[in-house]
Amino acid sequence: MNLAIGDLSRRTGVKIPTIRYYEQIGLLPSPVRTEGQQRRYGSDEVRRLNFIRHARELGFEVDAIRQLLGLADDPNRCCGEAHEITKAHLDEVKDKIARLTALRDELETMVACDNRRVSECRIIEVLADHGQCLHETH
Amino acid sequence: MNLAIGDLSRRTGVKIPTIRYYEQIGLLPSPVRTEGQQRRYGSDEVRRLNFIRHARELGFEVDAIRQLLGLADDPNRCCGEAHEITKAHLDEVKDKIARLTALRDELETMVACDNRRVSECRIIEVLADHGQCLHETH
DNA sequence: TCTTGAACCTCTAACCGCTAGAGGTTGTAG
DNA sequence: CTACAACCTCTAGCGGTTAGAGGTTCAAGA
Repeated sequence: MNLAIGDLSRRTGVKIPTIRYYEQIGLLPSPVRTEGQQRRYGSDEVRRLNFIRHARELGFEVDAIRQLLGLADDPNRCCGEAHEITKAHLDEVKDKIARLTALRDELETMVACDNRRVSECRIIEVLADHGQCLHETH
Repeated sequence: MNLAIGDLSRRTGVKIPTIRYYEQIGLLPSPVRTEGQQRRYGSDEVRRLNFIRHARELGFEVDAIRQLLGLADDPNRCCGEAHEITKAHLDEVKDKIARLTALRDELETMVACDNRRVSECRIIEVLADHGQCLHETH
C-alpha cells in the first residue's frame, strides 16, 4: 500500500485538510514523502486514522484521543487509564443526553404553536418570558 | 433604568465581553453612551438580551436567533416562520439524542473492560476495529 | 518522450461563539 | 480631590476544522 493523501481520505472518510491538520497537531506521524514532497501512506496510517475518526465520532476530544493512542501504542500498559478516560466521557455523554431531553420536551411544547400571529405565538413568548423568569428566580 | 454593562451582565447572566460581541455582530443594537463613551442600557435591552440568552441556552444558533428576533419585533407577522425554525431545531436535537444514546450504549460496553492489559482491552479494540468495520461497510 | 490536467503542495485566513489580556480612560464614593 | 473599580478599544487566542490562492508534481494517454 502506497496511498496518496486523496486515497487515504477516501478510505477513511476524513477530509484532506483535516488529515494535514492532524499531522500538524501531532495526532498522525509525518508520513514518508515522494521526491516531489507528496505524502505517501501505508496501512498503519489507515488504521491509525480510522481509530482517530471513530474516536472523534464518539465525541472524544483530540487530547483524549492522544492519550488513547499512546495507550494503544504500548500493549503492555494496563488499560486502567483508557477505562478512566472512557468513564469520564460516558458521564459527560449521559449528562448531555439529560439536558438535550429536557430541551426536546421544551421545544415540543413550543412547536405546538400553530400559525397564530406573532403577538400570540408561544415560541416568541417562551423565549421572551423564560429569560425573565430565570432571571427572577436566580 | 440606566445600567452600565456590568449591571446588564449581572441581570442577564451574560458575560461582559459576550455582550459587546453581540453588539458587534448586530444581535444587540448599539446602546446610548455617556460622554466618556461608556454604554448605558435600559429595560428594552435587558429583555432582548434575556431573549437571546434563553435561545442560546436552548441551543439555537446565532443566525436562527437573529431571525426569531426579527419576528418578535414585528407583531403582525405570522409565527409560521418561528414554528419552522423551532421545528428544524427540534429535529436536530432529536437526532443528536439518538446518536448520543447509541454512543452511550457503546461506551457502557467499553467501560465493562476492567483492568486487563491494553493488548486485550475492549476500549482500544473497539476504537481500532470499528473504524475498519465502518470503512468496509461504506 | 512529451503533454495535459487532476491531484498534490504550503501558507494564510476564515468559520463559530465566545474569552482573555494589554494598555489606557471614566465614573463615583469617600 | 483623589483613589480605584469599572469601563473602553484593540488584538489574539481557543478547538477543530475548512476554504482559497498560487504554485508544483505525478501519471496516463498520444
